[in-house]
Amino acid sequence: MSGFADRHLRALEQPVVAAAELLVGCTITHGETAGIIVETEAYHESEPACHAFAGLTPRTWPLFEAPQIAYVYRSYGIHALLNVVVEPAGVGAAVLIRALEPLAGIELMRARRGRQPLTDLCSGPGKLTQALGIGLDLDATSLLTGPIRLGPPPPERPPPALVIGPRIGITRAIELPWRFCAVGNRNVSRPWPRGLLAA
DNA sequence: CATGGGATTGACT
DNA sequence: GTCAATCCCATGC
Repeated sequence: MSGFADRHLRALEQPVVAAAELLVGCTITHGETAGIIVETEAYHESEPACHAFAGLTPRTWPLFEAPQIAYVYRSYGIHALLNVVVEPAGVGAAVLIRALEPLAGIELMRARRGRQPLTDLCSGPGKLTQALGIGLDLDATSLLTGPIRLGPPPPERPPPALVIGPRIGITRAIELPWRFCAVGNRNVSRPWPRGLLAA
């Protein structure tokens, strides 16, 4: 075993911030549809932006399970957001999957999204769950043996360089640089202005 | 039991 | 740039 073949498995064993970094480049598959993860964010029970900050509740209990399961919750009453639960059982932590590069089942994604442009199919946490057909019914299901599969990066697509920055759309703990994006990928939810990518 | 606030998106000015 | 849609649930009375 060499290279990044087991990158997705290693990610599940890491502290949440390292896991968020390692998951960029890995694949998510649901039915006929699949994509490469191009944007993630880390959430940990120790900081108030994380749902687990409130403790063990009927909504947050999957966050405290052992790694390798999904945490799917409803956002703004409308969208389903997909997270990868990590860290040992008893610790509430997860990686939010914020954007994918479409890889398979693109016509089905277009039908589900009601939009044609490739970069409008999975370029946001609510968009990608709609494109892949992931709903709240898949909350707490295994990402290794369940309907949603987390896989390694495709051999022809090694993991990309990352841009690191603050998380999006939150009001607390906004200072933490826990967002990881594939450099230059046009499927990220909020691209940077050109020039901000220097270095 | 009532209230309020989102880890968002799409439409519109 | 602004704003409504829409629902789960944490919080507080």
